[in-house]
Amino acid sequence: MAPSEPSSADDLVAGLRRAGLRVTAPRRAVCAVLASAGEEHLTAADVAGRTGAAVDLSTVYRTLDALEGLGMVQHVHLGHGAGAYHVGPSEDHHHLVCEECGRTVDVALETLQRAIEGVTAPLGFVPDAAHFAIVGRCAACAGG
Amino acid sequence: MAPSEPSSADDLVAGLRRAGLRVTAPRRAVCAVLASAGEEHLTAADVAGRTGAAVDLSTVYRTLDALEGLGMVQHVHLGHGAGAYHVGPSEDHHHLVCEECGRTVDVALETLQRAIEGVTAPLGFVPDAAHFAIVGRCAACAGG
DNA sequence: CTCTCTGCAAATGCTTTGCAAACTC
DNA sequence: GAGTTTGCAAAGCATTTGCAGAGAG
Repeated sequence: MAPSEPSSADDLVAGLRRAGLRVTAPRRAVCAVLASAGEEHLTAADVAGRTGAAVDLSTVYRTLDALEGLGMVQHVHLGHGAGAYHVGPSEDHHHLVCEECGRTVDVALETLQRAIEGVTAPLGFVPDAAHFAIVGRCAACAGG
Repeated sequence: MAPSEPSSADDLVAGLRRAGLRVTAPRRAVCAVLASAGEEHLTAADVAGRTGAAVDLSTVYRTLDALEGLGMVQHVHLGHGAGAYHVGPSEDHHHLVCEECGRTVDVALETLQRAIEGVTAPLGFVPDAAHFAIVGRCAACAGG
């Protein structure tokens, strides 16, 4: 399946507008940064930085929060550092986070999803795929 | 299935001693709390609280860190809140953490393990089972 | 007695919040 | 013009660290 294209800046902006939220310069900037980052994981500070420091960090958090509420952005907490945000609808892809280099790889996978549900369903547990990360060591750090 | 018994307070203390670390009253207290919590996930503050506030938070962190270094305690970061610590060696069981009530259920599962490896192996990624948690909503919170 | 550990307090890093001014619709 | 947003600054958590005194071996 062709993974649905990550939302473009315009899509994000349109989403804000559709939700009745106002489209302001700072929000446009944040949307542009997110869209250009693709699937890359950015911290709030990264986003703020890429807007050319034109947007206050608190505003970035508020905007990210709004977008997340619309389901157009996801955020995860990996290890100790700051939370990571990235565009994308609630797709079925999971994050593999390297404990050593901190790099993140994501995999779109049904098998895993099905296996997880096979475990959680009997327990009545509803897994949140978006918030799901597998920690370990990536090829580079593990292999040597 | 009888999951291998979590370490007892004595085991933890013995571990410290074996590592050449000193066995002090605060450390004993932390070990006792961890042992009595079983597989429950505790934040550093929880641990401090259960010692009867007899142990300073910074000391709790230092002790937890020491025990983690010995591989007798694991810690994970779930969602936004504080990190969660719990006793236990690197077993092959995973944690289902409820975002709403914070309760944790653990499942010892091969299917899941195999599915995960099926995904990560091709990428050369080495998953760390102990650090692995599935976030979602438990039956009580999801079902209503 | 020597060296580690503890408690206190201050510092740090990430995120949130109060509020008046700026801006969107 | 009405009501949402912004930026600034300060507050709020979780966690770490410096240091002198207390305690373990």
